Amino acid sequence: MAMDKTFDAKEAEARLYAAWEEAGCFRAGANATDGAESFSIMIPPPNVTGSLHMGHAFNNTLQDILVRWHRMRGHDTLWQPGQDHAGIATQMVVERELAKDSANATRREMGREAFLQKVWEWKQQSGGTIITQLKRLGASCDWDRNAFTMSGAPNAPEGEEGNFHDAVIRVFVEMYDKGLIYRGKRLVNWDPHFETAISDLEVENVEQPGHMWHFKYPLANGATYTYVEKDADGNVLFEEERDYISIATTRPETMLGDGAVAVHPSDERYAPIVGQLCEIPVGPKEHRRQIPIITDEYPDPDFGSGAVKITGAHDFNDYAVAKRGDIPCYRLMDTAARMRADGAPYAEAAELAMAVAKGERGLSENEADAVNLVPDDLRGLDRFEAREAVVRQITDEGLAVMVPPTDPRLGTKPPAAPEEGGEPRDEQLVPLVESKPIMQPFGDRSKVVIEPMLTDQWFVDTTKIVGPALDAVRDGTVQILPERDKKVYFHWLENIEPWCISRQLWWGHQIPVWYAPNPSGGADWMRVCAASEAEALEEIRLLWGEDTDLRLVADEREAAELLQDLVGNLTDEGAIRQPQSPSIVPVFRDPDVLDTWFSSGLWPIGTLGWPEDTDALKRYFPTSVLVTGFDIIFFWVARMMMMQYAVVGERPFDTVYVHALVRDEKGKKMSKSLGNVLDPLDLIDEYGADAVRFTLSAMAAMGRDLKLSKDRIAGYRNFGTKLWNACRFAEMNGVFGADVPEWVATPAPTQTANAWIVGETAQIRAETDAALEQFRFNDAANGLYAFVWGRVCDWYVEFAKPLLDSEDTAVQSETRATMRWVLDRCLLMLHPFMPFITEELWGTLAERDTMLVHGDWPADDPAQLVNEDAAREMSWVISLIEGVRSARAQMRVPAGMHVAMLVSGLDAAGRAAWEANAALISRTARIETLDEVDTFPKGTVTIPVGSATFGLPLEGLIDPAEEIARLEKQKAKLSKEIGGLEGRLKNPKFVESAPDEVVEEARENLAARQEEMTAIDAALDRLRELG
RNA sequence: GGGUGAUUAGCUCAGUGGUAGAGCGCUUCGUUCACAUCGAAGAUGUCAGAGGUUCAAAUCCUCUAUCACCCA
Repeated sequence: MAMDKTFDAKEAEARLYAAWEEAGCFRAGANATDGAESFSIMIPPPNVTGSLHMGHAFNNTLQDILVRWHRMRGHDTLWQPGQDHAGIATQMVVERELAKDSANATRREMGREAFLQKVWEWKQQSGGTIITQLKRLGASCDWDRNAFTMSGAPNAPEGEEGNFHDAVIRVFVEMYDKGLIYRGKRLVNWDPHFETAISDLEVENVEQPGHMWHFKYPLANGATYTYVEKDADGNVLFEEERDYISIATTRPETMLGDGAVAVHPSDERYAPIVGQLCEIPVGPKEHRRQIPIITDEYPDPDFGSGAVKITGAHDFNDYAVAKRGDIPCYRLMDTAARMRADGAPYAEAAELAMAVAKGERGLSENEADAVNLVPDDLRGLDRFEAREAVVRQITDEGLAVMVPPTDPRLGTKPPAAPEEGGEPRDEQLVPLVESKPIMQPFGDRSKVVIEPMLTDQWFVDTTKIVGPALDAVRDGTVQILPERDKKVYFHWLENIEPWCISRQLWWGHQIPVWYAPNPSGGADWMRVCAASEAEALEEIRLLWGEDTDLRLVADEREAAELLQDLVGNLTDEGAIRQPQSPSIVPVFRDPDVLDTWFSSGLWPIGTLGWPEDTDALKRYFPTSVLVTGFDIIFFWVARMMMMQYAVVGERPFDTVYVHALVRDEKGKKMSKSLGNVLDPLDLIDEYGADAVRFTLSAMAAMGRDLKLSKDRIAGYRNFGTKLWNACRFAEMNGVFGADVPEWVATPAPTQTANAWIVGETAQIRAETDAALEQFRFNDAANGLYAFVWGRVCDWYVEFAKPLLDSEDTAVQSETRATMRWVLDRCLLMLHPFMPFITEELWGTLAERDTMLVHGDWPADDPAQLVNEDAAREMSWVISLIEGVRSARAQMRVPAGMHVAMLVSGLDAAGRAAWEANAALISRTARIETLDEVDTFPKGTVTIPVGSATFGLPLEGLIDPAEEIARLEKQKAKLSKEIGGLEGRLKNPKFVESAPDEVVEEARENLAARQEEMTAIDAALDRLRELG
């Protein structure tokens, strides 16, 4: 049965993948030899909502190469797949689905339990998309072990068993008990659309056109000072009596929550007024709030006016200043980022804040949070409406900083001055509003502006667990590649912030903390952290007494109401109760869920069945390699390090291989909004998975972004076709016939070409392994490409043709066996990169004991198999053929014409080489005859090869002038080389200092070049005589 | 503003001190029975610039320029 001319990827890929899966080829430990070392990789879990993008394709191709390589080497291999539950993204997707049909209840209408039901339904229907897609890429994960961060959750349906949920909860409880987790009020990134805290990772900072307003904060009680600006030499540039301090802000609405104005301690301009009070220039006049002018290192004296307003509850930098200076943080917005409408009227709140500013009283965090400093007329407004209102009010009152319309900071083109011919203009001043680009944080899912918000959240006290994570990388226990990414890792961990792990969502691991009234009285709810509701209730019962009626209620509000009914002495809603002796004790669970990263932080142990001491855990943990993108070094890699050490006291992996980004061919980041996204599935449809994979690996130079173009992929698809046809040729020539012995022992062919290619193959095997050991995927891929195409297809197949046609059956069968050995090795070594086409060839060409996926990775030793004599001889043959072809092409000898050839100066080695290879040289270079001569007839084109000179007598066919030009060109090139070599060798310091082998190489090289030069000169002389 | 990296053929990029490379593209020729998703031949470089170290620098050091990314 004749093979097709090309590989039909479309038809074969699904069939081959199904065959692998059916045979269980990817199962943990498949193809492992007895007592083999283990090799394990945890997939970076894609979102359960995710679909395959180029980044996934890249990331998983690299993992698959490593996994297939190790599996073929007989290692006990596991590639653990799975998905994370992607709290916010999944919740959003499901809500959006629900919204498609107006008959559906909304999330809030249906309530938590029912909504989670919907999420699970969605997950079961659509959550497997990415798995199917990874299979199309050829990913050889052990799908039977597919993990999910929410598996085993209390409400999980059938088919979602597993214990990941329990593991996460257990870790929370353990860390809580060890004091590594606490609840506190801190500034977090708040998404006003989803009304939850989000992580830094989920915030995209985007530069947007914005405005910077300049306002006057009048000094209290009409105080004044002399404002002086000096240059670097102390000369006075500007001096003015002022009764205000000038403040610039991009977010005027936050002025309402200012707690202070800060200036740099070294700033002499404001030194006279530090310690005084100034007035926030907005809000009802009769209750204008005053705030202190303080010093702090944060303000940059050279930026704006040098003075900064401090709004601790709505800005991260300000928050730090506020903490340092004990400045109250006043929250201005509600969870949807509308201006607060709760609490006491403004007059009352302002009065309280004034007392604090004057130092007459202090405020606890919670007390400060209860104060609503939004003026009554702005309450309930959207934050952007409030901004407009604030600007308008201040400007109307004349408290905006005014400048002439010519001020360059306005960014508008000023009208021409009168002296330049413009209209005379009155000196009407305008408010200083700079138009400038500002960085704004956006929620990556919601696309709304993120609001720094002071809220109660759960935190991991990262400073307590960061130590081992740092040490492990410092002392090399864990290796990060490329090296430079260590710096990113260190930088982040050395400046680690508390990690906010609570999210105000429903989909996720609900925090295992229950609240009940405190039996010994006291202000706050009593907190009980336990692995289950039953345990929590039991603990509470112990404290309240055996016969207490614990009543589980939905939330804090319900608990408070119940208590109020029972005890009736509650004052503040949401605050504190001190029940005398309730007969029923309400208990409610913390409504928040954990950050998805908290659960993915446990990925290495959680997927292996921890906390049970499973066999998988023993075999595969710590894992071998983590392959991941540089963008999640902090968010995931660092957290896995911290958490694995905190929980099991062990490194999660030996090596982290950090890869770069896949960009479009212009180097732009692929993004939906730019429309430059290449969909890997489209590419697989068009070129086949192998071509896509090979392209990605060939371009995976460590630490460099790769720019992907379709041309490149097409090129590697062609490579597959080339391989296919080399095999097709072999098949047609009986190379894979049943009578051809498969070499098992060390091959030692007699024919030079065979001996040569065997050595070359062993060489590339060693190089491929070395490259893969070092994660140099591009070197491995490019090396194989050059070998298969450039050595095997371009030369060896040609050399083999006359041998296969040989009358001598021993030569013929040796060549068949050699070619089979070589091609099988090509298939084996290419398999991790191009699994489909190689598997198909493997199966098509011969009867095999196993599929290629479980083929034995070669271990040929170049030291044994490289035959130096054969290598030298073949290199002589190749340069002769190339020389002849080049001369023919340039002299325009018709390609098909067989010509006579002459030679002079042929030494013994050359003669032997010719005799051994005459057939193949004649065939590839189209030579009819070879005769030895002392001198060439005129009109001979000469080709120096080693010490011999070959000649093509082409009198009449060639133009002597053209041949002279050709030789002159070669001569010029040679002269340059000879010049360089001579220069070095004449330099005594070179001979003294350079290593011997370098000097020796240069000498040999020079001699060879000089020989060639002599031949060319002789040829030129002859031609000139002729001319 | 801080950090990291990049600058090599028309394009995309390899190249950790010893004769400047690959793929794609381009030009010319070629369908001889593995392959036109092919073959043969060919052209193309101040290795960003300026200094320095070295017998020797694309490679190491310093500075400059430009670009990119990350963090503020």
